[in-house]
Amino acid sequence: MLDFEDGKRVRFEIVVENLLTQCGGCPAHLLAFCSDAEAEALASLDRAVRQIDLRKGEVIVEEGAPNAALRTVISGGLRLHKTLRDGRRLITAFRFPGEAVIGGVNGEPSPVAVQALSSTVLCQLDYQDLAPLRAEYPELTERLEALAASHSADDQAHMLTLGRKSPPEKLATFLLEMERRMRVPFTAEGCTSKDCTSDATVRLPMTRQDIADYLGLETETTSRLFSRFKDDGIIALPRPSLVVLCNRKALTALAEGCAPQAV
Amino acid sequence: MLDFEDGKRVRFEIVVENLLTQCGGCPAHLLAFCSDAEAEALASLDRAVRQIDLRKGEVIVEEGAPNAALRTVISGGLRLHKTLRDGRRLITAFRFPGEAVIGGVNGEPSPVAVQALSSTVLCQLDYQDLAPLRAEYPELTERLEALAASHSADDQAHMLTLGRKSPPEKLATFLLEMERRMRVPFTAEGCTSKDCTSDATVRLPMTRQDIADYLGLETETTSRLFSRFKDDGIIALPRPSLVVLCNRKALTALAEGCAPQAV
DNA sequence: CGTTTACATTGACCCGAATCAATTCCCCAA
DNA sequence: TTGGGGAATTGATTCGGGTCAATGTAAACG
Repeated sequence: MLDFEDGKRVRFEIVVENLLTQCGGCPAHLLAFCSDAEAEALASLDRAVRQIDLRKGEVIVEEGAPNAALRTVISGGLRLHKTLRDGRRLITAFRFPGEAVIGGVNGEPSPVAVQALSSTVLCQLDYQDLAPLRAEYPELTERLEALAASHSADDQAHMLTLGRKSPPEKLATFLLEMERRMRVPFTAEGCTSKDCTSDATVRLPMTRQDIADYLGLETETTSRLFSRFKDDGIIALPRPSLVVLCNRKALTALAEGCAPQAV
Repeated sequence: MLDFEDGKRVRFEIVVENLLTQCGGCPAHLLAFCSDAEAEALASLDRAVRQIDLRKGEVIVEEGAPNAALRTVISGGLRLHKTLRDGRRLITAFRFPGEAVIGGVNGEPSPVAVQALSSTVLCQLDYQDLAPLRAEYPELTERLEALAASHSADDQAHMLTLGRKSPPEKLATFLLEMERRMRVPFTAEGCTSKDCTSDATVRLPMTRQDIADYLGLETETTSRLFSRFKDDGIIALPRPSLVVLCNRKALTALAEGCAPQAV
């Protein structure tokens, strides 16, 4: 078993050889929707699936548009967002490699737009093609339900962040969340060991504006908070898109809302 | 077909007579999870279901506790909420008669606590008992997925409200949402026709504190906004728990975020 | 190699919501 | 009908984040 996201465990098991053209060689294979599928089911999935390449900023689903496919990020990243009439935007979620976007099983309009953060590769599976497989392999339905439940829990946690946490608490929550999902496996340059002990370097593949739109803040506030955390020694910033978490205890205390207003 | 919530339509059709002890006589029957079920499926549901009575303030599911049942509100109301270490609370959703709380299909911990707003009657169905029915009646799975998708869309809309709307816009959004879900079928006393034309009276079965915790505001702010809306003639307040929407156009403009900062 | 452009950071100022505090209003029960 | 107590409202004050503005930085392009 391989630890992945908090509370999730991914079966680390080679169920098929690389005979499969797509799924077997998929870099997100061990994390994705299909990772627990049996060899036979996987072979069927392999035939139904198709790969999609997105350029940076490209929109694959518009807000309110029908959206009858299940998509998995293979590389790159996605933002899911809603927009108000006057242009104000809220990013409801990000999706990184191995994570899925559950489209409407029927042709229901998508409540969010789905857009590429950077050059992104997706694995797309139309529900139309998935339906017969689900009849044959009930574990696919279980898998879908587990995904939906996981996303629902994430959404509710994010509501708590948006509605009841102070801006510093929001940023701390975000950084810890990104650490879980985007840990960089190498030690970043620009971060000497004296700067940070037992540190983790996190890559942020989105802009400060994206982070602000995710946390319900303004860009300037977000930037100021990064600076403040850096001054306080809680993080290091070798580059704007690279964060080293130097004081995880302080971040966790902030994120959990321990101190009544520990700004 | 009977219009219910925005975008939802409920089949208005008598599929079974009142032979059924529970479901057939259920006051929420035409709106609830089981409303579209065939007679045969409904009879099976009827045997699996059990009724739960809650006192005001009673907690049926704790935050983080296992929660392997599907519940439907028959009468009364529920709040779903999360709490921070220091006691700050966010209500992620309310549930009113006919609406469901989808528990974890497996024994996953519930991301939210579920609590009765007032004396409340629930219809409870353990997933353990639902599973064999789902194998026999695939439409139950479709129904569950539609419910999950609907809740997901609601949650994402609420994230937009929490993260990007001003306090007056939040309250306007809330009032219109309550109008859709809690319309009172009679004209309330204390509201003469000259006060409000083409009006709708909405009952608010929760406190100002609940509304504040739902919208990410403080009680005092919420109360001030009610007063301001009343002064502006947008609403009437015969009683604190009874709101008359006098100017739906103004409320809608606020809720949709048309004016850049139309406070 | 230099120019362009988008992104990030920092500063100054102001407004509105949080906070603290005091009544007032309902609703319920005796 | 009449208290009693929780809920709601209103007031005064403070301060943090939004807003407007300017500057700095770095990736992208010809």
